[in-house]
Amino acid sequence: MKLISRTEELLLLVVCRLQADAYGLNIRDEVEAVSGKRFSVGGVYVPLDRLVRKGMLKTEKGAPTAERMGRPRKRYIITNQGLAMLREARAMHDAMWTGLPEHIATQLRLVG
Amino acid sequence: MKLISRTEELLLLVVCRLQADAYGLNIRDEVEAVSGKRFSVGGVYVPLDRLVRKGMLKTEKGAPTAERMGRPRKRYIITNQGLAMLREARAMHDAMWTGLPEHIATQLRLVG
DNA sequence: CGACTTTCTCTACTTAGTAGAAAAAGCCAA
DNA sequence: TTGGCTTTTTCTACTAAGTAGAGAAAGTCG
Repeated sequence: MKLISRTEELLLLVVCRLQADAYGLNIRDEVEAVSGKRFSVGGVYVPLDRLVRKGMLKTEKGAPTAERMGRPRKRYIITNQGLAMLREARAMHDAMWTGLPEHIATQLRLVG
Repeated sequence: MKLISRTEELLLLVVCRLQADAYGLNIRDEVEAVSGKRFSVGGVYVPLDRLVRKGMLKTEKGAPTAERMGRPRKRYIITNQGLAMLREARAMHDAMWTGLPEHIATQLRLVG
């Protein structure tokens, strides 16, 4: 069994979350908003493109109707394989976290 | 924000789970039982010792009373810092997975 | 002591994560 | 149409993490 990395899981979820707005720099900002994790400007594209190479994401050119300055955006879209991988990651998480000894579970309870 | 890797999270949780039996090869087997992930014989020790270096785990010599053959065991024990890191990992996971668009959430629902 | 058992250490290799500089691709003004 | 400004992506060199397997260590038992 090969597990997806946490960075990859996070990116996949953020792409889902942003839907039509899921392009590089926006993903970078949303990742930070959701998790506090920061990427450098170009830094997001490395794992993002790895996910494309692995078939978890696909890309499409940004909407041509946009009247914006600057280089056109590249939109990332999750594939069925990506969704499947997320389901698997979640199942793994659940398996890891269930059945812990009671006194440990107590200590792990989230404190407000 | 620096996120713990999934491998490290898994190992930390398995150490918790095994309590007094948390030594290398046993951890390796339990990891496989819980997650399906396989390490090579010596393979577990690399991330395990990294966790020690980072202060998330500590070790102690296996119980001296044991009447077993072979090299003595090295028991791994989670530290308070390790527990804190697990709480953080869990909080991050929850943040990542909440607030997804409804149609995505539907597709991510675990199927039996 | 020597053979056997069990567990750990070492290390070379592959893959993933990170940062920042530079290139691309568009708009707008002159 | 050229040059400058803006926005976004690409490139690449570096550090950290994951993986496999051979071999060393430290015991027991005859």
